Amino acid sequence: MKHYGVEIFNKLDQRFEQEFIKYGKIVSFKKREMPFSRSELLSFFYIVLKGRIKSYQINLHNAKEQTLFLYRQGDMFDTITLLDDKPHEVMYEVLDNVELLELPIKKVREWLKTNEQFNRHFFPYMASQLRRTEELASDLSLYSTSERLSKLLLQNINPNDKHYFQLLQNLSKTEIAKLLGTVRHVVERHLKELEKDNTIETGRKNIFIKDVNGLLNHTKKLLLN
Amino acid sequence: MKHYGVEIFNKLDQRFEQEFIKYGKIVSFKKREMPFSRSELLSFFYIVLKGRIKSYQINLHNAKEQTLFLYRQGDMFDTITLLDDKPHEVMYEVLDNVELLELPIKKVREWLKTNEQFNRHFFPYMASQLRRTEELASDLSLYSTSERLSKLLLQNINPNDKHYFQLLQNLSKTEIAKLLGTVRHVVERHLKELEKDNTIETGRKNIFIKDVNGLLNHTKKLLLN
DNA sequence: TTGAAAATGCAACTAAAGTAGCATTTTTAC
DNA sequence: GTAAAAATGCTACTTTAGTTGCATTTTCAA
Repeated sequence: MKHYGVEIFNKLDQRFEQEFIKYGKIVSFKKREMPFSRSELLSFFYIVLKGRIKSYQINLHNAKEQTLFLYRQGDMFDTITLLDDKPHEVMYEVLDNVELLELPIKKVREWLKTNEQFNRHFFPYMASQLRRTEELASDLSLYSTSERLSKLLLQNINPNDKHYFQLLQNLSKTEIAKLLGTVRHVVERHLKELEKDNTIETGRKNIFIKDVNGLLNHTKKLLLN
Repeated sequence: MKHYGVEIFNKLDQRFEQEFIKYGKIVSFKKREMPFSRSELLSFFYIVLKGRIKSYQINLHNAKEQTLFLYRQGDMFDTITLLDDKPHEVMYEVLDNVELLELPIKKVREWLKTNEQFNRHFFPYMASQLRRTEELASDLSLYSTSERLSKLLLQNINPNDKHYFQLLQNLSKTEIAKLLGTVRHVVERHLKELEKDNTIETGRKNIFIKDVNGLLNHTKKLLLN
C-alpha cells in the first residue's frame, strides 16, 4: 500500500494497515466518467491513490458549472456523508484516469469513533476541507475573475500549496473556468491580457508562467497565504 | 443550562452536563463588538446561547465584506481550530447582544477524542457546516444576486431551515448585502423590483413577504432543498 | 487513418454588478 | 433632549461578466 505515496498510509502502524488491506478494494475509472451512483456514495468511502477527480455543482438553467473540490492523491470523500450518513448533493467527474481505494463507509465510521490513529489524520483533513471551501466562497465573493485567475496560477507554481500544485497541468480552459466560477470566454480574455503583458505563455492545456512578479502584482489586493 | 434551549444540552446525560458546568463560563458581548482576540480563539471554544454573531472575510482593497457564517443559538465555533489547532483567519462581529458558553478548547478536544455522546452531536454538526459553506460557494458562483436574494428571503420564512429561519429579522440592508456577497445598492435595487411586483413589503430592518409564489418564481432556476 | 469530439480563437453584443456621491430619516448613546 | 452614528433612498455612471455563434485546430478512439 505504501508505494502509492499517500500520506495517511505512511502514518499507519502494522495493525491498522492490515485493516486497510482487509476491507479496502482498489477501483479505477476512466477520464470523463461519472463514476458513482448515489447509493455507492452512501455505502463507500474513497481515498484517491492516483489521478484527479472533481466534485461540482451545476446550474440547471444555464448549465454553468462550479468545481467545488479537486481531489488528488491522498484526498478522501465523501467526508460529509461519512459524518452524517446523508447523501451529499454534488456530482463527480473523473479528470484523469483515477485509482481509488474503496472502503466500506460503516467501517470508516467505526474507525472515526474508536481509532485515534485514524482521527489524528482525519480531523485536520476535515479542517482543511472546510478552510478550502470557505476560501472558495470568499474568493468568489470578494475578488474579480482576473484576480482569482492570477491566484490560481500562482498556487500552481507554489509547492507549498499541496492542493493546487501541479493541479492545473493538462486542464482545458473550460475546466479552469469551472474552477474559477466563470466561463471559458472570460478566462481566455484574461489569459490573453496576461500574455500581452508577457506574464505568461499559454499552450494547449498548459500555461507557463514567465514573470512571477507580474502575476503577484495582479494579486496584491488579495490576502495570499 | 437546559433552559437556554440549545439542542446539545438536551442530549447530555447527567455526568456530561456536570462537565459543561465545571469547565464552561458564560460570557456576553454587545452589538457591533469584535469580540475575540486571535489568541482567545486558539484557547477557547464557544457555543452560542443567545443572540447572533457572524464570521466574515474582507477585501482590504475595496472594503467589501462577505459574511461566511451566521451563528445563532446552538452554533459552535471555531470548529476548524478545534480540529487542527491552527488559527482560522476570519473576523467576527456581534450582531445582537450575545451570550456564549466559553469552554477550554483543549477540554473539548479531549471530548472529541473520547466522548461518544459529544461526537454524536458534533460530527453531524461539522457536516452541516461543510454543506452550508459549499452551498454558499456554489450559490455565489451559479446564481445571480437577485436569485440569491429571493432564496434568502424564502429561507427566512421556511421553518425547516433552522439556520436561516428568522435570521433576517432586524438586519440592515447592508448586512443582507454582506450575506449575499454584494453591496447595499444592489440589494436595494432588487428589493425595489420585488416591491414593485407586490411580492414583498420592506420596512426599516425588516422585510415582509406578501406573495410566496411570486418569490418562488424568482428561484425556479435554483435547486431548492 | 479517419471521423467525431474536444479544445481553442475570436467578434459583436447584452446584461448585471459595482462605484460614487449626497440627502434624508431613524436610532442610539450620552 | 440632543448630537452622532446608522440606515435608507435615489441618480448617474463605469466596469466586468456573461451570451451567442461560428470557424479552425488538435486529440483520441474505433
